[in-house]
Amino acid sequence: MNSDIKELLKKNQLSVTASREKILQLFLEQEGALAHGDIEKKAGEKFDRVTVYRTLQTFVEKGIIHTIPTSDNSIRYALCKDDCASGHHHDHHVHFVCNECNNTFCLDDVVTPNIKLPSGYSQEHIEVVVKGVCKHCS
Amino acid sequence: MNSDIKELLKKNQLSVTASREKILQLFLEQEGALAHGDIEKKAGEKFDRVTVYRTLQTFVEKGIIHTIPTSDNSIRYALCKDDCASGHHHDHHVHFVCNECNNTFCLDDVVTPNIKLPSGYSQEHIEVVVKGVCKHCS
DNA sequence: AATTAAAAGCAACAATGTTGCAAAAATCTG
DNA sequence: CAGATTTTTGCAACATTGTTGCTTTTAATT
Repeated sequence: MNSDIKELLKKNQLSVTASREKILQLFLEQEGALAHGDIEKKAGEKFDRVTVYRTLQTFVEKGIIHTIPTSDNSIRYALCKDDCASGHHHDHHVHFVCNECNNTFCLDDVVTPNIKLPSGYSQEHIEVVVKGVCKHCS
Repeated sequence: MNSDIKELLKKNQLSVTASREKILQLFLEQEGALAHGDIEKKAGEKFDRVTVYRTLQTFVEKGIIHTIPTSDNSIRYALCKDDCASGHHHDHHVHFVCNECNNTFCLDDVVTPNIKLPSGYSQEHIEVVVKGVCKHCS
């Protein structure tokens, strides 16, 4: 499974480094999404803050992770499914934020609905975030 | 129209102060949504940063404005329609972010769709943010 | 106009995010 | 595998953003 991580990095033309392995591992062993702060904490004192910022940025660019918008100024990141090509991220699934445990989950099976926009507006991407109580907390 | 602003403040049991009037006015004369930074800039050097923070917080609590989630750590705020009671904000409309002018708009006529969640999940609130090109830029 | 209650401003601080550069590590090549 | 090259990391310094306590000022109340 450690080799899975290496493979994933190589597949994206990224050199295999300790910090990238560690951060990817955090995402893999975590069901929900992670904010930058979570990653710093979970990674312990091992990595510089700057490294975490740059690693997340790189992962987003490569389409390994994607961002989830929030209303509290703490962007969440979650693993992308394999069909995300470099630069061209397309997650058509709904995100769920639990008001109890405050975790964010990707509901991979729930597809974002079609929205009929007023004339003049063109749609390129759609984000749906549902808030409520998750299955673990209910 | 200046008295409209005063009325709105009084209706929400808020004392009428220069900063609240000014910030409310900014929202009224602006079609799109505003981030905290926008407000600081537009208000000039007139108000302390802390005052802006506290005013926005108060307005959200009173249901005068609502937040719009973003993926860039800069929450946007927009005026609520009159049916938002104190504490109980319910905007069932879709938000639109333009990739050209980078403005955020409330599409008041576009209602958020129903989402069928997996069993175990309960829905309390739903946010839909569409990205694309707005009518002014297309 | 005086009293009371609320808000603004200030200062100091904490947290978060950014940039340039030198050191270290990973990849490449013979 | 060892050396050259490229990439990434860590550090330092800084910029921006957000928070808290307290005093002064302003608005509402009587």
